[in-house]
Amino acid sequence: MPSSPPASAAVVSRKQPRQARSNALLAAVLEAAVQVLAEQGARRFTTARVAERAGVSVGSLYQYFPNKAAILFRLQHDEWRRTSALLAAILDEESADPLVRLRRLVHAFLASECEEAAVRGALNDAAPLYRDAPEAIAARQAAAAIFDRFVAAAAPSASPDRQALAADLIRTTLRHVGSAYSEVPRTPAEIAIYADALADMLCAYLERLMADGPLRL
Amino acid sequence: MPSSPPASAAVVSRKQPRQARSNALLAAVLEAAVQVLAEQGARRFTTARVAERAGVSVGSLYQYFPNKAAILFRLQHDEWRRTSALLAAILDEESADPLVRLRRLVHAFLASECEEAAVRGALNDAAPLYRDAPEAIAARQAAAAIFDRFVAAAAPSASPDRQALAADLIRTTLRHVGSAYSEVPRTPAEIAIYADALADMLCAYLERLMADGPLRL
Amino acid sequence: MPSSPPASAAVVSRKQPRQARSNALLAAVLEAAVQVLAEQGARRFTTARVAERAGVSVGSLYQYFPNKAAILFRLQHDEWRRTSALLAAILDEESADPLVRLRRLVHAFLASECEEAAVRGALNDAAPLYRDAPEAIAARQAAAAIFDRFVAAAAPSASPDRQALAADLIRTTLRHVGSAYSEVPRTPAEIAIYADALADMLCAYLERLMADGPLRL
Amino acid sequence: MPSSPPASAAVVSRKQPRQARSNALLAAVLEAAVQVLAEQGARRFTTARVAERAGVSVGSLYQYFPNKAAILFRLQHDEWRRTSALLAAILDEESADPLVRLRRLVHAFLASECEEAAVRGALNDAAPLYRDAPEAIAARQAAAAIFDRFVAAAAPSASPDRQALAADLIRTTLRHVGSAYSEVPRTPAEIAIYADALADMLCAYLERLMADGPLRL
DNA sequence: TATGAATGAGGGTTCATTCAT
DNA sequence: CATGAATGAACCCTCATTCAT
Repeated sequence: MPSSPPASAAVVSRKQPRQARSNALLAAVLEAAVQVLAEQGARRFTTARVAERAGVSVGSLYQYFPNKAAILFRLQHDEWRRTSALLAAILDEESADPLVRLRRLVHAFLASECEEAAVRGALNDAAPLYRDAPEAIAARQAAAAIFDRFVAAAAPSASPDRQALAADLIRTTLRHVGSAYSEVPRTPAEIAIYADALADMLCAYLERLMADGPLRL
Repeated sequence: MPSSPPASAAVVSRKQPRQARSNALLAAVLEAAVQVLAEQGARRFTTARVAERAGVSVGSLYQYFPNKAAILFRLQHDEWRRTSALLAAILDEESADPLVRLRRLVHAFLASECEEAAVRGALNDAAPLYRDAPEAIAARQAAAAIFDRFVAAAAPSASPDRQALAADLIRTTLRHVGSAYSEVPRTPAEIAIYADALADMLCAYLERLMADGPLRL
Repeated sequence: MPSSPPASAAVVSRKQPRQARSNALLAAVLEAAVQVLAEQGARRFTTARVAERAGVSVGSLYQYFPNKAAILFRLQHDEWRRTSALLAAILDEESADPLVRLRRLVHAFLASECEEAAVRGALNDAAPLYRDAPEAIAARQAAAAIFDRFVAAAAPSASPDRQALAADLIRTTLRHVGSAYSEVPRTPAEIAIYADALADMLCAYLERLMADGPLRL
Repeated sequence: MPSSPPASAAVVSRKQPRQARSNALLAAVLEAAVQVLAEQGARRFTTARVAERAGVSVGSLYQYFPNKAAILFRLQHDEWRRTSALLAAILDEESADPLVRLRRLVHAFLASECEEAAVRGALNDAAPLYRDAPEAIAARQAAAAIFDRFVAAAAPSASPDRQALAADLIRTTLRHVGSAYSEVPRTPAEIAIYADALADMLCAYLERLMADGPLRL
């Protein structure tokens, strides 16, 4: 019998479909979910609508996702995977100057945030549904590790505590300022200007950390 | 959340109660709303629940608020008023050094965000319901003006464009990083440490703006 | 009647059920709707009551009808279909004298109106809910066409304008006088007497139209 | 305690206000009721809205009308009084030929129906609320008497039964065809044409009654 | 006498989820 | 495996009427 989820229901996929058909179905559902989210918003994101758009029955949908939140989480998760790859690719490129890498990162990240802003916005609105799932927390920690590495390497003289704090702050700022910025449609030129300002801020902070490293705290 | 409001419904209060009784009722409703939000979260925030908690009938509730979103907006608005007062009090105090003022602000703001974090979080989750109301937009613009003034005074040599950009960035960062930070309960000591780091970042940025003002861009 | 529909909502069925079970459900809903309407009147005709009487959940009801008005419209529409068939069968029978046909029609129509008078009355009361739906308008036009044909054939010498006007008037009179007459229970004998009087009136009018056709207007 | 009326509640005014103030209030309420009905329709006709529009409290409104239906009934009643006066003035004018009087009546009646069509339509929609009140029935009987007199005088040779039947039919036709016709806005020219057709029909019927009077039935 | 705040049952509609087919 | 009809609790909101002030 129906009604809302018990708030802490599992949010992971029910199975790893090994067959081609299943994969196609899963892809169709995710694709449909993105479309529904982008076109109708979080409030009109319903399992029935997703299933219909995917050309699939609700029943099938529930074979691959234990509940509605799981679909949203999966979307977010894929999104995070792509973003993590982006972050790692730029921040781990040890041949370039850390400040240059950070600036590059900001530009790339902001541009990426502003693509598909509609879906991201709707995902944010739906965040309460999946935010506290253990998988979501794990995903955030993985992203955090990349920043930890980067800051530790860029400002080796700072204490580990300060490094961690700075990494957290930079990551948090990037994530939330980026998300807020992409709520409104932006042109590439606008994005570049804003990214430069944001990079200015983060670089100024990182430079200071590199400079006075061992002295303070 | 079924049965959505017509999306663009008014969100302002229905009447200005002139009688003591009415004021009491209104206060009871707002108080109840805060409690329901904090204890049950945005998804379980229903007009019926608020009315019951307030010891009032739904009908009465609807005499003071045209719809559910209006209650949330009112909560958020009161919140913004308090925060704006805080911002203005600190940033406009011209006798102190801008960097000192900014650092103070960060500390005060973060502390304030972490109080009643539960309500704030739930309000954020409910934001889609009131976010686009004209009153909400106006409130945000008022807050923006305070930062504009501060940055313009602190870095007068920067071009107006850069001033505006920096003000926006500082405000956005404060708001969203603060909001994200307060999602989890924090001790005053933790808050102070985080606030110092955030202030370091914002101050480093402001210093740079003060320094290279007229040259760049 | 609180919580009105958005005034221009669709009023057609949601799906054409292809399965036996679905047909049974739909029939049960319509049957229940008739009973609720007849026994409780238009004001107490609620989706919940219909669903309960049909032994079905409200949700199921809403799978077949997009809103309450659609149920009423469907009832009315079925009714119109039956009536149109009746009209066409009698009026199009070209072997009989037009005046005879018209008199027969009046008798048949009045008798039919007086059956299930309770439902018809309630449907009339509920008319504001579906009256302006495009489907309702189309149905009325279809009925109008039958009268147009009949009058044109019976009084070919009258100008097309007069023919159309007379057809409209005859149809309108039949419809509304019949509807008013059936508001109160009547015996077959009473009906026959009233039908004769009404037929006298309509026939007198039609005869005059046949007689002075091309001369006037 | 609230909720709908017990369906058979009294529908007459609570008192005959003898003071000027009361009369003014009553007039204001009725005037407001007309406006609300015309502007917002039957479904949005609420006591609160009427009171507000009248610049009066709901409480006061309920001092003069026992319930909502009573307001509507009063409106309808006033309407009927005006219409009855019109009918009597025309039909009782014994110097003119009955057929001429009847034709005049149709024109006058249709024109009057088409004025304030909005209010009349809304009143019709609201008819279930007051239709069965004893006062409403009495009012209809008074109107009926006028037609009875007219037909009896015009076709004295017809049997009393036929006279009564014809009077009823003419009155019913006039009333319901007129009401249906006025549902849509019409120009004076259109009204005149339709009135002529309707008068043709009624006169043809009356002439026949006058002619074959004593013979039939 | 006038007021209008308060009531709360009732209304229409949605949607996550299940399970017989 | 897939389907999609069925469920029904829950939601937001309205409004006729009362009664303390």
